[in-house]
Amino acid sequence: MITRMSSLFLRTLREDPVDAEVPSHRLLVRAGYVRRVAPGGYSWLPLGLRVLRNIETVVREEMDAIGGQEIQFPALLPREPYEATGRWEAYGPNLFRLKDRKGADYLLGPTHEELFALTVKGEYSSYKDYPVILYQIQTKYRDEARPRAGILRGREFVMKDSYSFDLDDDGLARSYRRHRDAYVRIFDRLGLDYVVVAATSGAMGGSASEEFLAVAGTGEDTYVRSTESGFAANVEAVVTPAPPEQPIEGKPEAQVHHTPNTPTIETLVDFLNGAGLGRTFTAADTLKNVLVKVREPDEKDWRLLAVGVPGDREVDMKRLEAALEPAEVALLEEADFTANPFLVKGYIGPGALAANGVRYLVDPRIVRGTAWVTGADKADHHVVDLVCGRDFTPDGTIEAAEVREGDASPDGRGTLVAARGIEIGHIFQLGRKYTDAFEVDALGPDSKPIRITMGSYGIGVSRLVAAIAEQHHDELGLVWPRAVAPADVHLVVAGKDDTVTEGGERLATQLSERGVQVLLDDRKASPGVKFADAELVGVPTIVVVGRGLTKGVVEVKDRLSGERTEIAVDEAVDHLASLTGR
RNA sequence: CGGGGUGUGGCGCAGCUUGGUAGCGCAUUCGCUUUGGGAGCGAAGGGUCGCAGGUUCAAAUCCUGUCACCCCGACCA
Repeated sequence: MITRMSSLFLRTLREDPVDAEVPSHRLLVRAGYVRRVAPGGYSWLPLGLRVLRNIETVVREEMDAIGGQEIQFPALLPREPYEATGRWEAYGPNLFRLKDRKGADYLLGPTHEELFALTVKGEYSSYKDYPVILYQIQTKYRDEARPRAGILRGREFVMKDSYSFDLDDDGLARSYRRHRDAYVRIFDRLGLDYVVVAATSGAMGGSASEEFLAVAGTGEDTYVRSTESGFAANVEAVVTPAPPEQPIEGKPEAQVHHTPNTPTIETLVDFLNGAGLGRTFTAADTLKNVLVKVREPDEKDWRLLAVGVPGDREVDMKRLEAALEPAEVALLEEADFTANPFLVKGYIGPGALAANGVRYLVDPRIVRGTAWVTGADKADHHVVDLVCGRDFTPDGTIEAAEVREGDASPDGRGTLVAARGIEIGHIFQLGRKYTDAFEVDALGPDSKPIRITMGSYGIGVSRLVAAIAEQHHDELGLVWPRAVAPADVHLVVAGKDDTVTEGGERLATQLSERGVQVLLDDRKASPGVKFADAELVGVPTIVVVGRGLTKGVVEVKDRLSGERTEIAVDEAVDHLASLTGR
């Protein structure tokens, strides 16, 4: 196929769009792949749509290869199924809700677990029908609080979501494994540099879950990996290794000290070290108690929760929220302190919490037998040597403390380093949350019903266009991997005389006949403009037909390396066909 | 929702402090020249200055209100 730039619906921009920050956004707009039409909403112009379709093709091929069957649901969905699973409420303001003319509630699908579960229930009823994998490539809608970075995070996006239905946990594990393997093949074929990390399951519910993150400094997700082992996890999913418990016998008595003007950990540590207690304290010896309020999805009232972390660490709100999911979490306001006078700001200790029935969860490092400096529940007083298991007993542990580079890896091998990534895929072993809601059963060989277990697996297809662009570009423009490029070769006709234009046309035709997709720059523009556009557009192979033609050669330039080679015109077709794998 | 910023031809911006003819670059159209790195000369078209109200002889400019968008943080493919 030949695409002529003289008639292609494409306009490149010489300057960067002012509102684009990240490279993918800047270049996709500049190179004429996408245009913004609304906050978080982009139209796909011809070149962009080709890249999107190429990615879809890779995804389809690999999904079909694991036995997935493609179907498609509407994006416009009725309320009832989501009401049944509680997600009409649980999804919160991120759900696009609308009413039809009769006032009936609808939503624009953010993800389709309910519909898949209902559809399988409607069609299948015997154990002989299972397992089954269904998927769709569909436009999804989420009313993001703040769309950003172009198509990296929109309110409308294309997602591949697939769902596995199995009779038992082993089957689910197999389906999960097949998806995981398929995802590895997909992202490898797309030329991505990515990591697979342990993840939390978030709003979907369910247990085992891993995320695929494209490595990119502009990514929104922070993950850590071990310097020694293969361990990698989203910070939200890092499990803190607990130190061994210590004997309580022989620990000094807890003592309350008057500690004036010590509202912060830093001032407290300084004071203690100047108080002549015969030892030195660090922030890690203190126990910081942070108060938050928590509201369960189907409750109206907020409940207090105290979180205890070592004083040298901040509470990471993202980790805290992930740990309490699906409940909402908020910091206390002044009014909350007024309503609960036993909370002495800056001096909150386990004593008052226990006395007033406040749920108290602590970092896993706070184990039985460890001694802490913490608030004594009255202003300007702290207690030293408060021993866990003797002087206070938390209600449990929670992963809320920040994860830092240099922390020990949870698997005991090496320390953690942090990096950023773009979430491009997420796989879950959902279990029976949705099949329970809809009573999706198969009749077993003993005529008894078997509750089906589900897996859910997503790929951000449109986001992949941006993720690939983030990893494959340079200062001149985009540099697409061959599997997704909008054409196989970009043929620049550099010159206006008839031999050159005819030579370009002839080569384009011959290439096209060999199945090579050609983007032919047959415009009347000057060579400089054409070269610059070719580099911006990012087709991996650029062919220049120009002055060399009188010597019987054309120039073949590799977009990635910049390397140029002269090829005899007669051999150009064979050379390019093999180069592009056609 | 909190913080910061911007609304002026298709795109990028100046003009606003100190009210008085709406301007520049790119793009577009026509003519001539030019053709291996975003060409030159000449000519031309195109803007309710986000919206509403107010002040004034006169408002892009001053005042009030309002809307929208972008960027940074809290949410997620």
